[in-house]
Amino acid sequence: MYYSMKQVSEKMKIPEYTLRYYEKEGLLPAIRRSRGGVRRFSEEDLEWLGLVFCLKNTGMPIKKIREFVDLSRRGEQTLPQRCEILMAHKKDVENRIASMKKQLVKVNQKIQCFSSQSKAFCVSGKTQRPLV
Amino acid sequence: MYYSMKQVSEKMKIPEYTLRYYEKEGLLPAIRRSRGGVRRFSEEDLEWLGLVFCLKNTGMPIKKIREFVDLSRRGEQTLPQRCEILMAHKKDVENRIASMKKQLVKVNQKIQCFSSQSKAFCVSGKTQRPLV
DNA sequence: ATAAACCTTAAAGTTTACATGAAGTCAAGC
DNA sequence: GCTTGACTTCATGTAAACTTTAAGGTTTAT
Repeated sequence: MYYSMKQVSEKMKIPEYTLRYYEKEGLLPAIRRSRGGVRRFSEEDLEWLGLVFCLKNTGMPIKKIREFVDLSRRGEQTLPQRCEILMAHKKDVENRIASMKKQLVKVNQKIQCFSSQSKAFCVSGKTQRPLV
Repeated sequence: MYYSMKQVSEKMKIPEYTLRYYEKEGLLPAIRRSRGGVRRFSEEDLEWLGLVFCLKNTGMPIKKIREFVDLSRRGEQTLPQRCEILMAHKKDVENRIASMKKQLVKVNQKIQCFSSQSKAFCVSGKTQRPLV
């Protein structure tokens, strides 16, 4: 029924010390412990972890995630605020994706220019003053 | 014909100390100086800067950019390697974009679930053990 | 019951990418 | 010629997100 630290670490592909770090930083719910103080993760804990990693993987800083988690802890009356955070985050991610795509065009041009070897149109070969 | 530190900083929307930092880290070509040691950026320098920021904005670490710049400095015979770096980077960016998009779906679901207020299907309100 | 494997905390260390401050230099205007 | 303000270097500081280490306690398999 419960998962050990190691199991969670393997399942989530996250080092154990990172999980401990996240717990210490208040990103996780209260994880149950055995008599000896050993962590026992429940299914719900894993689900929560999933959301935390989702936010973290999309670039939300730890601080902001903690803010979100704190709101969750305070119950249903914070749903609107949580919703706002997620929507703002969504926009942020979308903006970053759009920006990335735009910049990728430039990278692609450079690749074209490099592989076609046509130095006449390829500026970067000329950019270093000492050469050319 | 030349741009001062301040002009470049404003044009590129990058703080001056960051430009100095980049130069110190070997990310920039050799910037000309006035007799007094004041930097004078040429058009070519700006073009180079554009590529560097493009790589940096798409998440290439400073170290890798320097590697790329060092290759550029060594002349045309490094074109294939540079091309490889750019192509690998391109793939990396594309992967990150794809991953982001995938995670966005989860965020969106959460937003839906929050705004519809239907606690019956909204897990996160139940995730905190102390509440519910 | 005892070794091996696994878990714990707390604190210090690492990495990346800047950011800031001190102290000095240089060119222009009065 | 003196001040003012922008520029310079160099050294040190900061912030985020881990990562490692030390020293020990717990579980489990034989």
